[in-house]
Amino acid sequence: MSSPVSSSESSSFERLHPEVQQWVWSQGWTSLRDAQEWAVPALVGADRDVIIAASTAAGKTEAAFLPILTNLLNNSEPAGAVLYISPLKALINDQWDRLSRLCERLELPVVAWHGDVAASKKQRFLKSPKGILLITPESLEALFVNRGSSLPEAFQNLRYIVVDELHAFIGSERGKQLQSLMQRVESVVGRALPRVGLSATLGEMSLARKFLRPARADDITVIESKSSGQELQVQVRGYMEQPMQQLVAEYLGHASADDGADKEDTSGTKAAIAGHLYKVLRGHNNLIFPNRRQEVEWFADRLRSLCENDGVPNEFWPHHGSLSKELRQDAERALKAGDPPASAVCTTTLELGIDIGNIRTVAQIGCPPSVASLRQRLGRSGRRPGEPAMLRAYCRERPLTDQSDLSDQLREGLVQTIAMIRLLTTGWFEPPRSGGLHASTLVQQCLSSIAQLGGASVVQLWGSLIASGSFASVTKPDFLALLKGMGEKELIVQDSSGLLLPGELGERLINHYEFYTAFTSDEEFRLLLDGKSLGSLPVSKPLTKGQRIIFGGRRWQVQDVDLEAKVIVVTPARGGEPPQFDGLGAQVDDRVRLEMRNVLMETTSCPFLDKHAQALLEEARSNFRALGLGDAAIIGSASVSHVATWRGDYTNDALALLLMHVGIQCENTGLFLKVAFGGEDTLRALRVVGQMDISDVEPVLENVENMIREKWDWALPRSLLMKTFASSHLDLQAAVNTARLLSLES
DNA sequence: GACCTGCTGCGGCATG
Repeated sequence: MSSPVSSSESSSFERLHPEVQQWVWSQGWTSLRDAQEWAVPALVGADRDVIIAASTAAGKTEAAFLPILTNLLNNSEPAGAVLYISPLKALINDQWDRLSRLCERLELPVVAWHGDVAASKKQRFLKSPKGILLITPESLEALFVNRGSSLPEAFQNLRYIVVDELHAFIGSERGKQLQSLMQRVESVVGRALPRVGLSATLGEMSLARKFLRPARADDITVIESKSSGQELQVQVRGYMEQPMQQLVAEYLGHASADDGADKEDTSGTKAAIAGHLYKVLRGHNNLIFPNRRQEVEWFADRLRSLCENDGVPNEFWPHHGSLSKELRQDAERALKAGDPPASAVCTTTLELGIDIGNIRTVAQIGCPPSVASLRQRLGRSGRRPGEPAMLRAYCRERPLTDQSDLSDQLREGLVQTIAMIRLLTTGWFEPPRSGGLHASTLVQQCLSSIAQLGGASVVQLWGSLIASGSFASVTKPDFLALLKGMGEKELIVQDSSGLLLPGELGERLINHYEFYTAFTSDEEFRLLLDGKSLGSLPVSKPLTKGQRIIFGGRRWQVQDVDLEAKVIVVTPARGGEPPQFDGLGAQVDDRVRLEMRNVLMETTSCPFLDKHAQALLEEARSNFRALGLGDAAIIGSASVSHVATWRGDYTNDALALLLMHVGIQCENTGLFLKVAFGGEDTLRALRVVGQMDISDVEPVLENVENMIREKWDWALPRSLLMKTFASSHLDLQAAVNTARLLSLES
């Protein structure tokens, strides 16, 4: 038999099990891809941890599973099993299809296990725990809680743990949960299991290593596929909103903030953008990202009616997290089929790995949330060889008045978009914030471990959760304070022998299915003005009394924060017009802000802008010079100053807190710190902050009212809450360094 | 005023 893949060319192919080789032949593959080639020697012996980083089209799944299945077939007594963990149910369903076809002839079962899978199918794996188990972190958590005593049997023949879309876990409380679960699986089987991470988007490999195996990150074998060097075509288009007076008039017409965003104020510009999308996108498969669900709905509706008006079949489908599964699947099916042409108007739901076919253009309306996200979105486009990835970005700006905010004067949205695209083309994207403590998830893991084992001692919990490396930065006093706090809140009780058991509240929470997720939806605060509700607001910035916030297109001052009732009492604040650009609520990285300064300082034109965008950029640059921002970091009057740090939000948020700590009223508005003092006082305060010792976060965070972010934060002792908050949301050291630099330069 | 992800066990009833 002559084979398309010959053993003389590939020693890796030769090492695959004959049945696996048969499958490769049956696919008609002429060779193994580079990642697949390298993965065989790394994985076939099941003796080390491996990260496979390769673009979506490079066959990562096969790279991992061809050698893994070879190992299972070569050593079939006792029959081995693989634990595959995925962040998405949809991805599990996709992979189940692929792996089932691969495993058909190998007589290895492939079992999908997530919330939509029937209990009877799950039983199949428990009765005969072999083959591949595809599972979510939450379902794995549920196994620990509900079947703790049967896990040693179910897991005893595990040979590998595979984590798909590794990047999606790094830096979040869900990622912490996953790390802890992997550790607990190994603890159940009594030995380390090879961990295999798969991803397309891993920037700094050291972070991915540290995530996959915190205690032995340096021993991990990394397989990085050569990038395709794909061509990128970009156009940024600028659009001008209607004059400001109309907005003000309309605002006064209806003061309630939560009914407003889609009135006539911006729809003229939006209609122009929709018209352009319709013209250039129809006839192909595309993805359109307007950043917000509400906007997704608006554009999907507008594009559909444009089709109807022209008497042509609709090609535009909405897709976001609030839509039913059925509606989302309609959009996914239309994209996958690709004929007739179909485009999705979507949120981040279509960023991750599920297979949606070949995409021609990615349209970004408004600023992308991050370079990493933009990169992920573009990874969906131009995936056929020789086809470029195409990005069309649409930026809206407002006419300037003498009341305009600095953000508008500097065309923040446009400039940030340009900066992000430039960084993207250099290959840079934001590293995940992997240093978060996520003490919230430690509370969950304590309760889960207690449920799994039917009670656990303090020493046991310390060993399996903290000494094991999952929550390595938690100190002994912190851990004891955490357990004490959990006792006070009736989450746990201690019996006479010292064993920790679920308390009354703990029992109730553990036995509800909500327990299995480590994350929760954003806490929303209601804004009250004179006892009347202005609407509700998910609060992502640290909040102190007296601080100013923007809501519903107006400025407010915080008078009181009630954490229990989730209410913020406000009064109107004076000041100019609030800016157009709201930064999406995403945290901007230091590097992006520095690049924004570069964009503003340069004088050469930018090749990928249309003429309107180019004119807006020229305007921003001339305002930048007129404001003196080329030379000075602090501008303003005797009573108000603006500090341009050109740093990201983790740094700026921290610097704002430090300035307030030394008595300077201050807020982080994104591009600037707005300070309620003149330049001289501000400079003096920066000098003080530049000399601060921030090794103890407690004094600095003393007055922050809203540090509760993650699911179990409410159960933490205040000192640990401060540490966990600072670790995930602030860059205090960078703030001190920035203050020192600014005070030296000025 | 970003966005997204995920979820058990068991009783009761109908059906083959």
